[in-house]
Amino acid sequence: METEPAAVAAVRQFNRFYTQQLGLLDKGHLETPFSLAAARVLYELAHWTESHETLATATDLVRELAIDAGYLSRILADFSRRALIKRTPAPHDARQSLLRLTAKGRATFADLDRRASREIAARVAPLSAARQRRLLSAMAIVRTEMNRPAAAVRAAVTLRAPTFGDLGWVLMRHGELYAEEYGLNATFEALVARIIGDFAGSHDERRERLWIADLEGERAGCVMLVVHPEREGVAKLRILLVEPWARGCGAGRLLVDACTDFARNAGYHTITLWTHSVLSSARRIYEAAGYSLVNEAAHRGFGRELTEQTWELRL
Amino acid sequence: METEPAAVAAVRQFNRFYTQQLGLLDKGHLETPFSLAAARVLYELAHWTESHETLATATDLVRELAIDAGYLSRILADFSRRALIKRTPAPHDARQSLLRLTAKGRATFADLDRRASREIAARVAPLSAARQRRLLSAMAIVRTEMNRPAAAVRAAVTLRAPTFGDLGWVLMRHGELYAEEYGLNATFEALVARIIGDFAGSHDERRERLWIADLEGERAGCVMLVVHPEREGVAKLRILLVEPWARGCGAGRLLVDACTDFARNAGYHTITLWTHSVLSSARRIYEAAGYSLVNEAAHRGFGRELTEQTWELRL
DNA sequence: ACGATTACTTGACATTATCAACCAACTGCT
DNA sequence: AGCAGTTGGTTGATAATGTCAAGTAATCGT
Repeated sequence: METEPAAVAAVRQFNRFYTQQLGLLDKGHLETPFSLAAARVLYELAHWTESHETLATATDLVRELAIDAGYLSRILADFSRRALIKRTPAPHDARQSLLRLTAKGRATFADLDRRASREIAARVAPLSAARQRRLLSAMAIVRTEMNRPAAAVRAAVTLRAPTFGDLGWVLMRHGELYAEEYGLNATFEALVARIIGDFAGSHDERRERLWIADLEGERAGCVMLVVHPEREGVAKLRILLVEPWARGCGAGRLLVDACTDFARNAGYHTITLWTHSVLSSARRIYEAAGYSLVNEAAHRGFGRELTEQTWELRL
Repeated sequence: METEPAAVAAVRQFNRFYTQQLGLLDKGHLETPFSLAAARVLYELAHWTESHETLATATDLVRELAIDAGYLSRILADFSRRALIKRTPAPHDARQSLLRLTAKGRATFADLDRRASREIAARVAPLSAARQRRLLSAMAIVRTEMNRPAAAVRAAVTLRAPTFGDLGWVLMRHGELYAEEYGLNATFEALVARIIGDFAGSHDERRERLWIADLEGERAGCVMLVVHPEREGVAKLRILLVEPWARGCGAGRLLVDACTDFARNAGYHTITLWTHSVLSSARRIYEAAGYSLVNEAAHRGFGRELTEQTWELRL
């Protein structure tokens, strides 16, 4: 994948910015007798059992915090001296000790935690609730994208019925994406707007549906199945879209299959769809789902020369 | 403003996450003879003239980087010894020196910079272009929201004509926002969908318009002005919306005024609008823009009991 | 049983950062 | 001009933080 130098610069700028933010916040640590490393160790100990069955050992912490073993040893010795932790010999390995916060340790952490929260709260409080939400969802995106691979995400796509805002989202992303990727003009967006408007106005839930693909709470794609206006027993698959960032997760396949299943149960004998040859990724999905190309022709519209295609699936 | 404890927790979690990210990246610094502080100083010196007319002084750097003056003094002495910077006495104040990178200093920084970029590039490269964009826009949001007050933003709202995706955005945000804030159901969204669909289908650009309010590149609100279907010379103001996070920036006022100006020039003699009493922030905008309430009645629709209102402005 | 590995500790040390004292230069005021 | 007070910068002393390598005891693998 090509990386924009501008993107790298922007990420670095963000890193500098956030370093500074964190630096300002860490002022808080200075009022406590804990170094940043010590505070992280304390945090880890306080939260260890939430995500692990066993108690933490020193090695666990070294691995988790990427901290020097010797340094950690001293930190733990200090904690021990101050009676914040208690070390009990590990049952199966006399070299290790299991680390457990004492009541005093928990209280100390709780205090530290409260200070940190107050600091953040003061920072976040001036923002309206809406801005807070905006901030949090942006942070969630940064985390998922910075967090190494997109591979683990693979299985997480689910389909759901549309809810508030989804109709608009479908229209928005069609408008943006087709302009950007294929250079289609506003007449395409207007077409989608009409489709959306018609669907919103009225549709028979037993015969017509819109699905939204959801990937970890974010809209990742959509498809609509509606009655063919002229052909009896035929359904039309329309406005299939998968977000570029969500491609390769099987969302397209899932959406098209949902249409097939639903159409079969609703008593249709055929699904037909109209598309353009430039949409090559969609083509692969249709082929994989068993559709066959029944017609192809030149089509002038949406601001450029296109080849329109009709695909059909017999159920 | 009420702060959600959950929001605080989420921000702190993000901070921990990003600390770790930055920690991993800073591994890069270990291969160079610069501490993080030294690297920041070097960066600041290399970029100083971009944003300032004069050369940097030590005090400037102390202020900018929130670093101890003594510590900085040593860092600069070290730089000087290694011939990375040259100090020239400040013309107007013999205590200060003006700091300037030497050619060697610039080369050293360029090398450091290249290393850092390579590191980030390696991190960002696995992401598709679309995911990179997603990441960058999320980072931009985090920055604007974390960056102290929203006050400086005040003047930055501008209006523009809709472009790709804007119609969908208008629909999406109406659907989401009115459900969330006022509990309106999907019939409201369907109404907006029809309005959008009609507008997209065809409209006379000389008499009908849609404006998008833009706040630093983000959609912050919208309004539409269309011909009244029954009353000659009357325009209808519709789907006025200001993002909650952008409220108080004058976007609403700007949008309504744009309608007034445009309507006047287009030869309308009256603007009318239909709204509901629950939308109290909109009410203030209409009042301020000179509209007067001409009719009020109970209205059953959108899934709850409402009081509908008609407002008019004579031009 | 025994060399290799692992878990942890310790000593020695380097680096990084902070604090306070200090000086020289400048500013504002009488 | 003279002086108090401030600013810009430096320096010494020292604390805090982090790193490296050697060392010990327990455990593992064969």
